[in-house]
Amino acid sequence: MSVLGDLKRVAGRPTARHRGAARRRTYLPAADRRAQILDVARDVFSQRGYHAANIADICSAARIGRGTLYQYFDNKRAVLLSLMEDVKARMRRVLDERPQVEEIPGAREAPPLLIAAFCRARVRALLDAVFADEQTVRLVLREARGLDGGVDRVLAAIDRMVLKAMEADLRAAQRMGVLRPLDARLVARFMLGGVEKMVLQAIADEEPIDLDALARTAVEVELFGLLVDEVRTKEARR
Amino acid sequence: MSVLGDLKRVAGRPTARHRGAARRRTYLPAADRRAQILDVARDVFSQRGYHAANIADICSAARIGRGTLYQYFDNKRAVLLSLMEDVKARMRRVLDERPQVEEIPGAREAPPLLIAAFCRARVRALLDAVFADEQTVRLVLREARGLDGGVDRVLAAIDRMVLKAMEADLRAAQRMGVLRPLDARLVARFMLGGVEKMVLQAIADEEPIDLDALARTAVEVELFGLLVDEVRTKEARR
DNA sequence: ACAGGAATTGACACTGATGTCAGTTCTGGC
DNA sequence: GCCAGAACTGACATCAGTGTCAATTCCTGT
Repeated sequence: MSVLGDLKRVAGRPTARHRGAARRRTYLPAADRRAQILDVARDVFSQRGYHAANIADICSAARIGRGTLYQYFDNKRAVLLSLMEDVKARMRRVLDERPQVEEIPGAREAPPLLIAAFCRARVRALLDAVFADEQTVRLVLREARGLDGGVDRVLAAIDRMVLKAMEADLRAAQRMGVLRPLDARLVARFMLGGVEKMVLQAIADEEPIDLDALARTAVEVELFGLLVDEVRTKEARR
Repeated sequence: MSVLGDLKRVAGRPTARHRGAARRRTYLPAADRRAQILDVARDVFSQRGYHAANIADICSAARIGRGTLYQYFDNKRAVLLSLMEDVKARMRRVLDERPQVEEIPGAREAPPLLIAAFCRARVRALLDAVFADEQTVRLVLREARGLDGGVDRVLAAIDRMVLKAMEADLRAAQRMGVLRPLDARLVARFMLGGVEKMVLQAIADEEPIDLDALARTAVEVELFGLLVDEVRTKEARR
């Protein structure tokens, strides 16, 4: 059996030397090929979904043999992981570059509308960073949960990173007496989850995504709440 | 080949008639067996995760042969689907039984604190319904996204069901002049996503879940916003 | 006690995807 | 023009999980 197998193997390998009309090979420097594969994989994943897509899909879309992909990535997970690391890096950059809460122009004398504008801008910055690569976002938000190995962990790391930043901002604003002293950790989660769901549901319902309306509504609720002013002041609060 | 296969098949089937110490069969009426399988599957899924768990895992945990499971379910997806349909039914019941917004005692003369209490109760009711079967919740929230076939659709259906109810409530309250006329659809998504994330992150970080604190914080933000009152009234809004 | 039906089983065949690798083709430097 | 090595390839072996089914065991009614 093994002998037979070996014989067939040695004999039969590259028989199809001069096949008619087979695709011609193309050669790329390693770095370029790697980048190309990532590009294509992004498309394939976001179209068919990570689970449904397999290595062969990516390779045929990239017009390369399956063996080629394995030269650059260990397996499908590694490809996804690489995509997600990019997202993470982009998020980190946005978070690192964000203006500190303490530097808000009028500090604690600022009128509410100015504060709202500041918050809107911040939410927009994050959303823009995320949507710079919309396909990966869809992927990440929709189905990259509950996967084996590192994928889950990178996802969780991104979440924690963003939450930590939001929490810090909230606490800073609380110290400045601008925001009420609610549990910053819970509130951060609430806010992030809210925005996430707005995006997600729009994607699910295949609506166009109006990032502006989204940021506006979120900030409006977060800062001012839903109650109309008359009802709100009907009786002393706190 | 096929002849040989058939021979081996006929000859070799139930050879191990009297094996030593093999597990004894147990017999159950169909309905009971089905229920038992669902019970066990719930555990297995929520422990190993849906992706990682396979049919064999469920069967060995249920102490039945793999063939048995196939008498009751077509495949792994069908098992999960059945679990999720249960969740959906439970959610529907809670939503259908919820008191209408119009019936809130003092109607639009109610003071804000009463309204807040009403909202908290509503959020708690939903959360309680969900957490009546915590294991499935974890499963659903964590990784049942982006699966093939009907799973995705049931998930989406649950989401849409809850969102629709929340949206209706919001609009009713807006008509009564209690809540500000923000985009009800967006706000509903924001609120649901916020609560979802609070739960999810707590699960991810393996914190104990304080449903009360969670509902309280969420409602506080939703209704009254984060701004402290002095800042809020610093300059006329709208 | 026996027949017939219900419940259970695990060996088998199958499938689809995976990762490997010997061999082929190109490219760039000399 | 030629060589070294980089890039590419697809046939192969393998594997894990799936679904099937003939055979077995139990249960129930007569």
